Amino acid sequence: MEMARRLCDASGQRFTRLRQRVLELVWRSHEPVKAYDILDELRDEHGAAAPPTVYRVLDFLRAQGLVHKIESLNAYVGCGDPGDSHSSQFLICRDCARVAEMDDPELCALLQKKAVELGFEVHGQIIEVNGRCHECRRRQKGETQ
Amino acid sequence: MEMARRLCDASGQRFTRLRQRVLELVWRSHEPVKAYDILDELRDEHGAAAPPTVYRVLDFLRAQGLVHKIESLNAYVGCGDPGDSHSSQFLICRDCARVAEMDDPELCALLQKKAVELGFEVHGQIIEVNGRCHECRRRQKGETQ
DNA sequence: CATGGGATGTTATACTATAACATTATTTTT
DNA sequence: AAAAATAATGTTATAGTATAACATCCCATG
Repeated sequence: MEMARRLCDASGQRFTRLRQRVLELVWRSHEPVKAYDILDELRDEHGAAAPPTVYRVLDFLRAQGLVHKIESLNAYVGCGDPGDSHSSQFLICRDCARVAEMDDPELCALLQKKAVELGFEVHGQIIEVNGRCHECRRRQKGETQ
Repeated sequence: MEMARRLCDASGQRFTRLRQRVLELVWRSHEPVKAYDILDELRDEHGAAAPPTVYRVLDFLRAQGLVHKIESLNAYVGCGDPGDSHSSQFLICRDCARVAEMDDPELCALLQKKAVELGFEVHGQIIEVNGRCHECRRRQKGETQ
C-alpha cells in the first residue's frame, strides 16, 4: 500500500481514500475480484456508490499498473510486482479459482518477436492459461489414493 | 464450409442450417463479429431469434474448433485452421480492427513449459496481442511523408 | 409410426460496462 | 485568502454481454 502511494505520488497522481479502499478490496483475496463485488462492499460501508465509481477507480489502478484485468473472467487482481512495467501471464486454476501471476521475460520476448516477424507493432499482450494449480493437483492426488 | 460439414459428421454432430448460417456470418468479415450483430442478421432473415440461439450455436462452433472467441473484445472469429487441434494467438489491430490468427507451436510450447515449471497443469491458453498490423503501419507511413 | 434425444424457440433475468452531466474537493493562480 | 482551474466523485440512465429455465420441434432409429 505504501508502494502504491509512492507510485502515485511519483507520477503526480492522487492516491485518494476511495482508490486506496478499492485497492485493498482487490488485494483481499487471491482470487480475482468482480467489479460488482467491489461495488457491493463500497455500498455497505460508504452508501453512495454506482458502477462508474468502481470502473473509474479500476481504470485508474490499471493505468498505474497496480491492478490487472483477467479478460477471460471479467475480473481483477492486484499486480504482484507494481512499479516494474511488465507484461504478465496469468495462471487461472479452474478448481480453486485462484490466479497466479507469472512475469516471464522470455515468453514476453518470444511473443513480441513472433508478432514483429509478421509486421505487427505490439502495444500490449494478454496471456492467460486455464488449468489446475499445483495445490489442487496435489490435493486431488491425495484423495484418490 | 465443406470442411466444417466433414468435421461435424466425423464427430457425430449435426451441421444444421442454423449452424452453417452462423458460421457464414462469422466468416463474412476479417473483423471479429459480435454475438448481437449475428443476432440482428438472423432476425432479419429468419424472424425468430433470441440471444440463446446465437450463444448456443457459437458454443457449438467453438467446441468443434470452427470459431474462436477473442476474450478482450467479446467477439468471435472463424478459425483459420479448423480440424487441426491447436492453441492460437491473435494479433488485434487497433486501427483496422482486423484480427490475424497465428499458430506458433514454439510459443505454445514455451508457455506450456513455463506453466508446468510452476506445477501448473495446462488445459487451455489465451494469447492476444494488441497493436497495429503491417498494412495500417504502411498506410500511415505513406501519409506522413 | 412411436419414441427418445438433440436442436431450437421463448421468456425472463443476470451480469458487465459506459455515456453524459452534476457536484464536490483539491490545487494553482492571483 | 479569494477566485479560477482542474481533478475526482456522485448520479441517472442506458448500452452491451451472457445464461437459466422451460417449452416445443424435428428427425434418426427401432
